[in-house]
Amino acid sequence: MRPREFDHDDVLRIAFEQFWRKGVRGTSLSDIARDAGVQRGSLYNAFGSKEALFLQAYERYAGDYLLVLQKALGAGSLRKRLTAFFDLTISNFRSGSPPRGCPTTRGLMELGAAKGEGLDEEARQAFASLVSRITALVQDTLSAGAERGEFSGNPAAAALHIVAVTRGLAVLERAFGDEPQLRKIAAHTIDLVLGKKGG
Amino acid sequence: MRPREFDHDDVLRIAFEQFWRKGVRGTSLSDIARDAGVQRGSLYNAFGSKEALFLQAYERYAGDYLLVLQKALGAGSLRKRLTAFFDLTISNFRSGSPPRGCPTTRGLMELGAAKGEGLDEEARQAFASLVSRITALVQDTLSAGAERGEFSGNPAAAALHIVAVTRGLAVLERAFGDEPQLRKIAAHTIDLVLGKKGG
DNA sequence: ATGGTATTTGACAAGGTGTCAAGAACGTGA
DNA sequence: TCACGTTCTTGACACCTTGTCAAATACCAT
Repeated sequence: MRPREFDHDDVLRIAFEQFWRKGVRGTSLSDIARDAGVQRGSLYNAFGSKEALFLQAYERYAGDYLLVLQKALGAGSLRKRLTAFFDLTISNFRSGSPPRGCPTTRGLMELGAAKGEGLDEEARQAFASLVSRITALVQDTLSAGAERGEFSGNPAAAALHIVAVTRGLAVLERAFGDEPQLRKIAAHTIDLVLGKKGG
Repeated sequence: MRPREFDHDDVLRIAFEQFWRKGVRGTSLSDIARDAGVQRGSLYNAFGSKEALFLQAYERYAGDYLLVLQKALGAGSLRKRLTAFFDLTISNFRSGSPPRGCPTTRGLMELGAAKGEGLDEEARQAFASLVSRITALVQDTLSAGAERGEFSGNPAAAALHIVAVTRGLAVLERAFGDEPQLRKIAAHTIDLVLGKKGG
């Protein structure tokens, strides 16, 4: 039948770039269509709705991001791993110019708007899923560290705490845009979890 | 001088209720006008723009909220004070049905949208200001606690850490809606900052 | 009472989402 | 080779949003 005139993945990348930069509600399908060189109607035909397009684009991002995190959490001492984890997290928030913030956190906060507009339950699950998987990754890292005597404490509680702090960093990034501050909080958190100096 | 047919503060309260519940972008001035029994044009005449209306409504909320926090942080042992602080914070996120989340965090994440739509620099400052004032409050509480020997550590760093965690709680609330989880993280944070059992 | 002034009201423009019918383009079967 | 059928594309439409403006209105003050 008639072939698409655009590349599915290209559109997903272009769309996510805009969603990330301007937020979901702040990005119109006209913006994306213009950037992608596609008619707006073709996007509706291919994806169904703005939210469906966002979801596909976000899943792409989430998969890529998880892989990168997994790599960062997989080498060196526990302290090094956690440091790499926070570094990556903060770099992610601060990427772009101006910095784009955390897409997951931003998306999460756009939930529950008026009917029709805004993200709904399906999007919430996608965001929650990434947060859960990151938490599991951190928890596994802590558990492994505990076995090697680098950490004593409850891995599950500590992982949740660490992930909560990263979500807080995403918020403070939007409030103050103060990257050194974010890194200080990260270092402080690692000290708190691992014990001030040892680890 | 024709007098206003509506009460300025009533509109502010009604508007903030909706902004809080549905987000700024998710709330239309038509919604507010209907709820307040006012013509949409009158709102523009009185407030200038949706964002200006939101800012006034938010400042009201911020002032009230700070007073409540101040009270909660002012009595009992340091541990009691911090517990009350987290309790209040979480209760605030979980108020309403369905829970409305944290208005500051939600607003912060709606920043930087497309031109025209969305919140801008002035709103960012309002959000940042509340976060800063809360941080100062917590820091003062920690300093006072330190003088009484209830806390040893850097009050500024610890306050920033605590506030970062509360911002993270606001995000996790949206992701999972799991209030016990939030309270666990809060308790864990207090233990971490004050030392597992003492304090 | 009457003029001046601020508020209200309704129409408008510009731009957003989503729908739909009609036109266009290609793969496939004859 | 050709025509059919299926899919994609395109443009018009309905309905929503924000924000502006002129005209009508209602009150205070003189």
